[in-house]
Amino acid sequence: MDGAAPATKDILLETAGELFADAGLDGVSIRAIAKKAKANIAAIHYHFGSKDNLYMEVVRHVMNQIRCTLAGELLTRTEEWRSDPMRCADVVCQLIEERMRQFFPDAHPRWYGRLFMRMLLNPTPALGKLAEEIIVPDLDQVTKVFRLCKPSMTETEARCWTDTLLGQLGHYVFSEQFAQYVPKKNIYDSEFVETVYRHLSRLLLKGLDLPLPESLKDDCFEE
Amino acid sequence: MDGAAPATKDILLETAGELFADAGLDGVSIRAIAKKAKANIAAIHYHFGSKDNLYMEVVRHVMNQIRCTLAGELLTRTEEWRSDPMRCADVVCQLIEERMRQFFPDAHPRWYGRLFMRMLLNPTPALGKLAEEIIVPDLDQVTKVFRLCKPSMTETEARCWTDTLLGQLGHYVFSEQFAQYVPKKNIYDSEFVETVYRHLSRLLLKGLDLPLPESLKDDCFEE
DNA sequence: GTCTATAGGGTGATAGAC
DNA sequence: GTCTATCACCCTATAGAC
Repeated sequence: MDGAAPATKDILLETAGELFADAGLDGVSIRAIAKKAKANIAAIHYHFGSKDNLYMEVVRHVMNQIRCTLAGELLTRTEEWRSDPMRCADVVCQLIEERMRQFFPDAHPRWYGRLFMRMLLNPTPALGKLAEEIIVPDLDQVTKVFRLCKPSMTETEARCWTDTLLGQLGHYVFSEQFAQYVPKKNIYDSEFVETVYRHLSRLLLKGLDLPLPESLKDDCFEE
Repeated sequence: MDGAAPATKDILLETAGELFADAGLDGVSIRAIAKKAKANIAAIHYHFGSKDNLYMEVVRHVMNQIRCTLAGELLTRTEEWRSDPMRCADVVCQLIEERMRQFFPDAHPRWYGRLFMRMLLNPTPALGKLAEEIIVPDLDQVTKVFRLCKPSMTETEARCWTDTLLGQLGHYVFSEQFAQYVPKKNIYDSEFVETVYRHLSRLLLKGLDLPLPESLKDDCFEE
């Protein structure tokens, strides 16, 4: 609203986000948020009006930050790739890479993905509307790209591949939260992320009958 | 504890479970549980001691109900299938079917899966220990079966396939909760469940280099 | 914009009658 | 085993001084 807003509001937004991501809307009090942000409880109401509004703003902020827009962009220039299987394969790999950045980020905090998953599990009408504007179109566009890569698929079949991609990545967001209590679980280091990328790429390229790029063939020995 | 316990305790368990599955531990008050179960607030403390204990008992109950034990059983008689690709394919399909019953159940209430996912997102040391005893071994055994089906895989690669299976099914548990606020989302009817089963079967069989059974080939036209 | 003080309501838990 | 009454606590939100 105001042009030169001080940092307090942003600090509150980030702090609240991290806490919400870990414990959910009901699991965090505005007292805890204010304490961690070294701000005052009343400041939250001053800047956001209410706890619910703060949560909504946090979710909106995170949704916009982790948004995946590549599919939409690719659909504006389909003639560049749709008829060439090698380019289709490259397009699919790019989509996987973008989606992985959403959940295994370098650029933004790790808890963004957790908050996103939590938002899915605790929907409200307002959140649903927000998601309908931001997430649903993005996913529909990914599904459309997949269908262009393999036109023989039905809409539902293509959707299954989108769900496979999203499901596996979402699964790791969960597991990471849970892993702290299960000692032997592996850590999500860069090596693991690379393994997941290769797994998803092979899986989708095979499923969409696209050729595997050389870089994915290395350790792909048939039995 | 007592031999001929009346129904009240069980009613409380089921009622609390459904409410916890929808709103989480923090999202439900014991007053709401008592009201819906037509029981008294004090009865909850009498039977379970505390709200946290009630939650633990609910989770333990659900975990035992939706437990997947087929992989463990298959591992006791590997010589019957491991050397025959067709039988390996059958084994994999059986594992998918069992796992789908866990999330798209006919036998038990739909909210079991939701509670399970919520438990993963809100871990506590006690829940972690419980999961370590029940879930982790089951999943390890599934991974072991996959490795026997395709011995050239590393442990981590095999784990990725387990995660693919679990992730996709978990993803639908989420989406179902969220779908009520996103009008155009499809309903999870039996036709959809069948589509998902075929999708996962093809995906895993292809990935594990196993033959596709006739029943999965019908609409599998190559482009 | 920031802070203190406080209102007003919901929470989990318990004591004690039946 | 079940119920009522009640306690002590924590919560969100707001009023008003600075």
